[in-house]
Amino acid sequence: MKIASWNVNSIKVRLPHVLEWLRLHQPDVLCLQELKCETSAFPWDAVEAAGYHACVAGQKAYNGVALLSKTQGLDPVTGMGGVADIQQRVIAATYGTVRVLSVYCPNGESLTSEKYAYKLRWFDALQQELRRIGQESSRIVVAGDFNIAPEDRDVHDPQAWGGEVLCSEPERAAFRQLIDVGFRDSFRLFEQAPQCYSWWHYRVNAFKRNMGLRIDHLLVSTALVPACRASGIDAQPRALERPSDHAPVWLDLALPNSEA
DNA sequence: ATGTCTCCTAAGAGGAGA
Repeated sequence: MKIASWNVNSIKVRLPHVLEWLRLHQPDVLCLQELKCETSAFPWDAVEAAGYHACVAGQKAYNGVALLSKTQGLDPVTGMGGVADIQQRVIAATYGTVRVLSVYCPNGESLTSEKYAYKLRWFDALQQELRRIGQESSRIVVAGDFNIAPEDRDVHDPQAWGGEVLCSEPERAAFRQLIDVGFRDSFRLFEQAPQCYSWWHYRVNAFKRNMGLRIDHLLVSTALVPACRASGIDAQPRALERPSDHAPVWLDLALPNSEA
């Protein structure tokens, strides 16, 4: 069972890239973030023609998350239980025995911004949500754009980024608190090449110079760790014309998608 | 290096967000 995650920065603009990536890699589940379109404007027909079902939580202009899948997701839920948020940042559904969440965590803007305080509060809410879901299921994948580089080795220039938003210690502590609920960063379960990143700024030729951060992650609950077979980042789509600023990240689980 | 991309409003560019 292959699960992937990709912040597409507008599904309307990136639809050709997404369809091509589905065709090439045939993931069982693809978690999308930053759709930047209303649910009604989601390209349902094109996704269906590609052989995929979709659970979508969109909104006008910003945010928006989705789950594309070969089999229909069960028990879809939007948002975090009980927490009102007009920003569409979370959608969950069940595939086989695995509960999958697609999350678009707040960016934070800068350490002095009100958006940074919102980001930290939002991660508290996510932690509570994962504890709650963990009581219902032991097999969970949380996939998405976390907007946090967990460690210095996830940053091309740790000195330049030291203490900056996406790398600050309070954000890293929030990430570790998610891990402490009972998850692992699936990327780090396996040997990885150095300087693997999932996001590169559009400016300053950042991708060509590999000036990136690893801020997109697939967290797996501890019960799923033995099933993890491989993980990685596919930087190829970042080299296309009109790319998203993020690359897809993926995880291969030794589970048939049909397993009940 | 206030650089790049995508959205919005609103009828032009400029602001928000990343």
